[in-house]
Amino acid sequence: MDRQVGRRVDEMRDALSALGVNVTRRRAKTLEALASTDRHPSANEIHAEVRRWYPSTSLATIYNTIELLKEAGQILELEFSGAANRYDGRRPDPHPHLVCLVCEDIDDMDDAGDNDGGGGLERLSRATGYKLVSQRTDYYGVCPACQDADGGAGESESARR
Amino acid sequence: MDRQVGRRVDEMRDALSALGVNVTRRRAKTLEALASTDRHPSANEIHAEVRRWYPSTSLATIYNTIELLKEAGQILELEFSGAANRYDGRRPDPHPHLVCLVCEDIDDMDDAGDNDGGGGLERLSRATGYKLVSQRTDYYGVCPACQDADGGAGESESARR
DNA sequence: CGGCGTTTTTAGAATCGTTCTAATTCGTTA
DNA sequence: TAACGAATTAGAACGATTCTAAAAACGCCG
Repeated sequence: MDRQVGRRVDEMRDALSALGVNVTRRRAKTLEALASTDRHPSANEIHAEVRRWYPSTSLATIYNTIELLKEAGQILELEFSGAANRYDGRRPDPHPHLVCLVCEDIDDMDDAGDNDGGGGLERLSRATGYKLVSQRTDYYGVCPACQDADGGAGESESARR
Repeated sequence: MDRQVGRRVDEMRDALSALGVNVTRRRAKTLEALASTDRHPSANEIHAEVRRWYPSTSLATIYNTIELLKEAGQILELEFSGAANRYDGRRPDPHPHLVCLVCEDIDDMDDAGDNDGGGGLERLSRATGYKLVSQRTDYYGVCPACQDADGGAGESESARR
């Protein structure tokens, strides 16, 4: 577990402790699974990872931990209706994503500055009358890898939406 | 059915015809239900509306029509995982929305210019390597009405997310 | 009008991600 | 070790959406 990941896990751990819940071994592994990838895993994928260490872990425990992380503001949930939700445990603040419609990979989009992170919501709250607390921006398309695979023999399966 | 609505229904109707499908009476009512509100109805709500005229209409027919409209590029689908998807039949091009976390109302956000409508996707495609085709921007918060109701006796039910 | 192939519609089953429930296990503290 | 609260489990329940097979409606041609 590299330095970056360790630091992020500690942040999450502290935030959970502040909530008054125990950071059990399963929960710690869940944090680690979240902090150590930029693939924006689904609950199932996190489950699979945690199971490698604690095989009896139930999916409900993963959802439970995700819920706690949401309460602690330590995870970003990307909702989809036709497919599983995806999670970003590295950058819990709203930021734009690139979603591949073919392979369903999700990339963070490097945004110049923080795409509305702070001041924007305040300003828009005044402008709209809403009391805004969060934001979501996604871009949908075909990722470079799937563009390359395209037309070739070995097209990938998966994906609709 | 006022002028605006009629025109929009005709657009949708033409787009469906161009697809080679018949615009049956149920489908026409579905178009009308979509064109005549800015409330971003769910499939269920559209169903309820169409049923007022054709009581035997099944929910599957609504989804079927929505699917055709998607193929025709004539409807904007807002996906949610913990709640029903919502539809915008008035402005099928991507544009930002304001989502109330309390009452689940959705408002169009008037954006100065078209929030990335055309050139933006092209530019971002070049910048990211993705072949981008669509985009989504939502803002989450509490709408003015729910702010007013807040603290008073008559708080509304509903809503999580 | 009558028949015929195609399209649309229907009711209900199936699917799948997520949430709930009740029972069990775990960890601590006494 | 006993007892308590927190965490976890397996499986049921839920809800939105999709699928399926059968029935109905439609369009067209004679």
